[in-house]
Amino acid sequence: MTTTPTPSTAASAAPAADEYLRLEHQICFSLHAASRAFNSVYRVVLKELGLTYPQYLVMLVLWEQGELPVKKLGEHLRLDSGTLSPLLKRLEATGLVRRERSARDERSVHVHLTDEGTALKERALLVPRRISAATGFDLAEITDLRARLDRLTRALDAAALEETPDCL
Amino acid sequence: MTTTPTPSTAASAAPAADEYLRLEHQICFSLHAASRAFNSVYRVVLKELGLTYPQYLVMLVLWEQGELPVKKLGEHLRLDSGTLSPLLKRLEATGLVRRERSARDERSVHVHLTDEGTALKERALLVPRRISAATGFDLAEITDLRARLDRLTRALDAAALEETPDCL
DNA sequence: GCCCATTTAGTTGTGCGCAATTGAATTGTG
DNA sequence: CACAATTCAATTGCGCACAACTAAATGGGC
Repeated sequence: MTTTPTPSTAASAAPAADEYLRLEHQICFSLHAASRAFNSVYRVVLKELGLTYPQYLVMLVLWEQGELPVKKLGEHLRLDSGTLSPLLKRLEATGLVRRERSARDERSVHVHLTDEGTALKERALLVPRRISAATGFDLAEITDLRARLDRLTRALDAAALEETPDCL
Repeated sequence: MTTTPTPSTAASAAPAADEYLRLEHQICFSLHAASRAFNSVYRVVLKELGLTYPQYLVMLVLWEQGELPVKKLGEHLRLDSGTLSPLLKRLEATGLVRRERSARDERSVHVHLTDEGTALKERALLVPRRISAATGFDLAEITDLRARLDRLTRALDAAALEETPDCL
């Protein structure tokens, strides 16, 4: 499979290539679909909290870590300021967080929870079981799936760094 | 679980709940991150073809199925006209597809490949191995992961239908 | 034949996600 | 101290995802 040099040439008799495209469709699409399905369930559940899914992720980090600068927040979530700035502005508008320029380093903006944001955690504590129930997966399956996805993410990230040059 | 009426009260001694929130963070975030990492690699690879990732998915369906109406396309990809209409308009602008109102039923619009769109398949045949290589997963692992994700998607879809009412 | 519910695309508005750019603050170096 | 490189947040622009809505065409019941 990895050693076949020229599967090209014959456009009339190359079922293997089409098969790859089909398989390809399956894997990339499966992940894409699962992500959106997850998102969809979260949307319903989080609506009661007045949060979108990415906003919920930000709140999770803040509940766990307390106050922290936008930069650190972005590292936790793998998001840049282009995504976080408007998102945080919306969270601030709803009164859940406050942003303040650091006095020590005026480049950085520290994000911290308001009383209202802290209080929201109590209601959020019920979210995990509802999501967990919706998946129909038990703890072991979730843990296993998570490990695979994390490994996949690491591999893809590593590949992305070397992918840019030539090939194809 | 469903019968515990008041888990509230003690905010001082509830480590289990925080643990759930932490676990929660892990699973939802893992999927989210994996999806974006995948997307990121596809973006690099597909750039040479002049396609975005969702546009690539549309082309995959067209290469496999041939001409079909927007509605059917949406069923294959689980996308609605709100997403597909502008996307198809862009694909048409780049000359890869053409949209034509059906004569039989003027409500529906049939999407079919141009010669250029058909020709692009040849170049796309190399995409799967590059992606596959980037994952570092072998065929068995990918197949297994895909099966789990599909099962997860089905469960989440089913849950979404019954989720709306009360709970919490 | 006529009305009404349904089907089908398209449009609008909101919110990510990310590349590219801007601008201010800081740090390092001479 | 001065100047260049770096860091950090914000902004702009584009495309996707989805809810809500509009508008046109179809088909069934009467």
